Amino acid sequence: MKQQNLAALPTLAALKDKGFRLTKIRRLIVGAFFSDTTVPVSAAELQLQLLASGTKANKTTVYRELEFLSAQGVIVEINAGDGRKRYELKRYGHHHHVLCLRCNTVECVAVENCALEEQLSGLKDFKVTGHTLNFFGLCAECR
Amino acid sequence: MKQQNLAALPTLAALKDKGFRLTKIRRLIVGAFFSDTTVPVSAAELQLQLLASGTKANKTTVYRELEFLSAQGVIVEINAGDGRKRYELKRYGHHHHVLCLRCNTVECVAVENCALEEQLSGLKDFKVTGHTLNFFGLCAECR
DNA sequence: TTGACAAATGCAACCTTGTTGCAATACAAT
DNA sequence: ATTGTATTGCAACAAGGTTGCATTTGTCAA
Repeated sequence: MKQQNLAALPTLAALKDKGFRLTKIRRLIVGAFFSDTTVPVSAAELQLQLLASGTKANKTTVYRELEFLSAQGVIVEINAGDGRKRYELKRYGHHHHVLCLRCNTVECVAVENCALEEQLSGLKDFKVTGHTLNFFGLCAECR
Repeated sequence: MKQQNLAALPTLAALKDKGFRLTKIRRLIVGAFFSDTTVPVSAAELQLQLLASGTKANKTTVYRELEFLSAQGVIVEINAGDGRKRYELKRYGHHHHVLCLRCNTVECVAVENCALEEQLSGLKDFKVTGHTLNFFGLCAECR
């Protein structure tokens, strides 16, 4: 999150075209998601990243900005199974997550031939619209 | 949770053998898990069930009992993706869960040929020890 | 039966994650 | 530079869960 990542600019321009403002915090947050696209981040972590880069942001603002960017389809909310929401840049490839039980970091993983919703059985009249698949274990540092 | 379910007795006897006490609340909670083995239950729901059957239990007690029964391997904690923990009787068949996005009820489902952990890719040095797979959508009443 | 010890309980206070109302601030179009 | 409104900060709140500590209650042994 050092400097403005160029890849974030089209996204920012699109937001501006829709009539939203490009505030310092919004630029930094969008930039953060673009500069590290591989690790889902929580609200608290994001707030700390902002602070580390010299910008103080109220937690309410961070929560609202994450909600806003989700609503705009820039990021998506994921739930890794510990009790806190995380967000990552929205992208097209279907993937899942691994949570380290010791340090609580989250990584993205792919599952070959993932066609889970077609393989359900025992469901009476439940209309399934999506799924989350979380693996857990120990990361390289913690194992 | 009407009356003491006989199927719960071996479990209770085993706990007693290990030196734990068979208190009223413990009997009722174990009995509740045995009398409805199909729906994962949250701490608050369990507390309400106890109240409905005439026993007031402090929420701390309920939380501690759930923790205790988990540690003893009687029940397992599941995380259906809404922000609250649920518990169900530990059993051997591998299965997963479906969460209704409107009423937040949870059901159990089976997935045919579930061999997810063998199909992971993109993981560098992560030791995977388990997974949770949650489907979400709308239940029969809410759809 | 009765003591006595430790397990279990209740209470109040606290923690974390996240949300809401409202007044103050700051983009950006003019 | 002015102005309208999107955005922000603050304080207070809310749900789910945890902790310390004093009290109660199973259980076992005398």
